[in-house]
Formats: sequence, C-alpha cells, structure tokens
Amino acid sequence: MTLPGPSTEQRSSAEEVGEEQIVERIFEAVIEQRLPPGTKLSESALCQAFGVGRMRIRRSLLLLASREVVELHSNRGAFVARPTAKQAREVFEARLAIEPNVARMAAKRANAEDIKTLARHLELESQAHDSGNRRDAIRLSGQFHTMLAQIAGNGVMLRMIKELITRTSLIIGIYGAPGVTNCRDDDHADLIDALRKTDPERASEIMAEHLRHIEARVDLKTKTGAGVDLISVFGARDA
Amino acid sequence: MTLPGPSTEQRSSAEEVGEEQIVERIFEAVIEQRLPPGTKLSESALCQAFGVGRMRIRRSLLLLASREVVELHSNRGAFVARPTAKQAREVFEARLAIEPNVARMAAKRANAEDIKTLARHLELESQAHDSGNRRDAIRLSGQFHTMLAQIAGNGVMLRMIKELITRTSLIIGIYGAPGVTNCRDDDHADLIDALRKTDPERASEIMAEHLRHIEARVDLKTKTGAGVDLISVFGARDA
DNA sequence: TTCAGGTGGATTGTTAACGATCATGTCAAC
DNA sequence: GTTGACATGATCGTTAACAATCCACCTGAA
Repeated sequence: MTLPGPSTEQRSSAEEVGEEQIVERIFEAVIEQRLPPGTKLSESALCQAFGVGRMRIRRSLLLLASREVVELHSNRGAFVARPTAKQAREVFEARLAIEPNVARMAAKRANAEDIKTLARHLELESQAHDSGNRRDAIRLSGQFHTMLAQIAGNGVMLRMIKELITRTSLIIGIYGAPGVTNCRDDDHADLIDALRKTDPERASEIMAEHLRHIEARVDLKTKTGAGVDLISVFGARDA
Repeated sequence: MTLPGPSTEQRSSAEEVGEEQIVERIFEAVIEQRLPPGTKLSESALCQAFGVGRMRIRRSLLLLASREVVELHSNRGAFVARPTAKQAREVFEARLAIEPNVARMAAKRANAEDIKTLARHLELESQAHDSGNRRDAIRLSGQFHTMLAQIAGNGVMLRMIKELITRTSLIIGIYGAPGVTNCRDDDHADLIDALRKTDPERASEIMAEHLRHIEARVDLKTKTGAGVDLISVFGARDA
C-alpha cells in the first residue's frame, strides 16, 4: 500500500516516473474530484506536469481509457469520462454484485493488525469529515473500500474495485447533489465492527446496504455539473 | 456480438483493423489455447499477421497486459501470461464472487429470445464436444458465459468476465489435466433451465457449483504443459 | 448585429530512424 | 571437451520530425 501523498506534483527531473504512477495519480485526482468529468487532458500539459515524454503520457491515457476513466475522442484528445446514466447504473450494479463479497472475504481474513489499520483510517476519515475537508474526505472514504479489498487479499478484485470507485466519483460529480460525499462514516464503522467480530454475513449485508445508500443519493435523471452537457449536445462530433 | 470468424487471418490491406479487433482476436486465440502460456508475441510477427503498423500492435499489447493476459518484459518483449498459482486462485475466487450474481441477473432479465439463443448455442457446444473438436468446444463454452453476461445487461461486468474467462483458459492450460475442457455441458443446460423458469437463486447456485467444479479440476500444485517451467528456467527459446 | 465562410494556430496521430538492450553463435583458452 | 568471453544479429524502447485533423478567430456581407 504505497500511496504517494497527493501533495508533491511536478517533480522536475530525477528518477523517471513510470506510467503506473501516472495512472495512479490521475485516478487519485479523479477520485478527489480535482479533475471533473469532461476535463480535457492535454498531452503537452500532462507532459509538463509529470516531466515525461509524450509516449509515456499516451500510454497512460490509453490505460486510463481501457478502465473507462477517460474517453479518447479521435483527433480531439483525452477527456475525463462523463459516465452516462446507463453506465452509472451498471457501475452501481457491479459494485453491489462484487463488494459485498469482498466485505465477506475481508471479514473472514482480517487479522488484528488489519482491524487496527482500518480503525486508524476511520479516525482520519472522521477528522476530514468534521473539518469540512471535502477532498480528503472523499479520498479517504474511497481508500477505505480499497483497503477492504486488500484485506480480502485478492489482487484481481482489488483492481476492479479501484476502477469502480474512481468511476463512482465521476458519477457523483455529475449526478450527485452538491455537497454529497461518497460514503457515510457510520457504515464504515459498522463494517469495521463486523470485521472485528468475524461476522462475514453481516459485513456483506452492511456493505450492500451501504452501496444502496450511495446509489440512492444520486439522481440519474438530472445532470448537475455546470452544463457540461452542452458540450456534448453542440459540438460533440466524434468519429 | 460481431465475432469475425477466427479463420481469416492476415487480410492483406484494405480496411484498417482497429486495436480493439486485435485485442479481441488475441483473446480468442488464448481462449482456444492456440496461444499457450509463455508464447512469445513478437511485434514484427504480429505486424505481419494483422497487417498493421508497429504502433497499433504496441497499443494492443499494452491493452492486453493491462488485462493481465500478456506479460511485458522490459527489453524482451511480450509473452502470453503464465498465471501463478496465487493468481489462479484469485481468478477463480473472483469468478465465484461475480458470476453467480451474473447468473442471477440474467435469470431475472432473460426473455424468450435470449433463452432460444442460449439453447441454440448449447446445441453447438454439444456438437463440438461430441465430435471431439476441442478448440470449438473450449471457445463455445467460454462464449456461453459471456452470453450470460450480455443477457444480464451489464457492460462493466461483461468486460470483467471476458478477462476472467480468458485467464481461466491460461490457468487450465498450465495446471489442468490434459484433455480437461473448460466446462461441463450439463451445467450449462441446467443453467438455461433455471433461466427458463426465471429462478434467479437456482441459477446463482448452479453457477457457483459449476465454477467450483471447474476449479476442482485443476491442480495448482503441479504444472503440466510439457515442462513450460523449464523453458523459463533455462533460456526461453520459443517463437 | 448576425451569420457564413475562410484562414491560422494548435493539437493529435503516424511514420521513420536511431540507440539500447538482450539473445545467439563463434572462437579461443584451459 | 568444456567453459568463458566476445562479436554479431535481432528485437525492443525512445525520440524526433512530419502529416492530418480540428478548433477558434477573424473577416466580410446581408
């Protein structure tokens, strides 16, 4: 779990930064909603930002596109994805199908150390939430889910969940009421409690309810987000 | 589902072939076990095979690597992935966590047309199985699972399952007893029956049992495959 | 004032050549 | 005969320049 702090951008030139790190950083920025849906990701800008050549940026964007976190429009460039209502439903449905099982697995496999790490993390979440630090709150609540997947000990599912969480941030950015955060802390606390008691079924049920709650907080019929829709209506002429 | 027949390789030069198609074709070849684990995928060879430039091949290989179907070794090239025992366990665990839910969803949403399509497909499966056509049998039994995901109507999960099925073929290629096929037809028939009766819970349980059965047929402790391990130990001289 | 058309700039997509790294085969020494 | 080093060839990774496309701005006329 080596998440480099989101603070140090733009390390000028020393050790080469791999495309894995670039992808990870962009994922994180999307989760924190520093990169709103529809944002153009210019190649040259990213080259400067990360201090790497164009090829590496290109590869990173392709990787991000394969996870459906960015959209590549032919001859127009890369944009942060704007999930449709249909895609949003699919993402929620997928999370509801996968993450309860992850919670179940985590409950079976969590040891004392894991519980303690989660509790510490929950503390950070609460602090960020109380102090109104929206970005940290969003990032931390997302990280909680990835930590659960790590405890579950399945790399395949961890990767899937990272993708789904990132896309959820995009969905909330588009369809969520302003001020709505990703998760409720209470649910996370209950989840930790279920893990502590080694109660897989309860962990699964809490997670399912948790996800249903998140889904209920978005309105897939009305897009917020400063009329980003206009762009697609008037000049969206993709190949 | 526009799967171009796997027969016509090497269309010389006319309409450009996109990297999506290249990825799909390689996926298919891996599923059919025409590309055994560890096979070297030379760039120039693929350029010739698909009649495209090196860049497109490179992008395709990167995409395939992001799905963990090929491994990219620095300065050495791309190879068909050889899942470790740990990865194999994770793939099975992921399938067991996801696909029963897919079956459940499919049972809820399948209409008469879907059922009929599945039944037709099962017929093809049986024919291939009876006639000893191993390649077709493997491909068709894999396609059955993707068709189920399509009926479930969730593109996100469909993509995940395609990846998992492909990797399962690699796992069977390494750890499976020779002659073992991917799936049993009986289970597929039962699955169709559950869908016909709109019995989501039974569909889910059949799928779970089906996957457990597949997993039980591989022995993650002994690698078969003609000492593929030796090749990696002493100088990988393939292609 | 508004809309149509054209032009310039910028950005992306592609190709080609170069440099670096690794594998293979040969040859000499022990 | 075996082992080690060396040279050669091939393949991959990178960089740079070029071509194509699109967007925005500007101009001009109704």
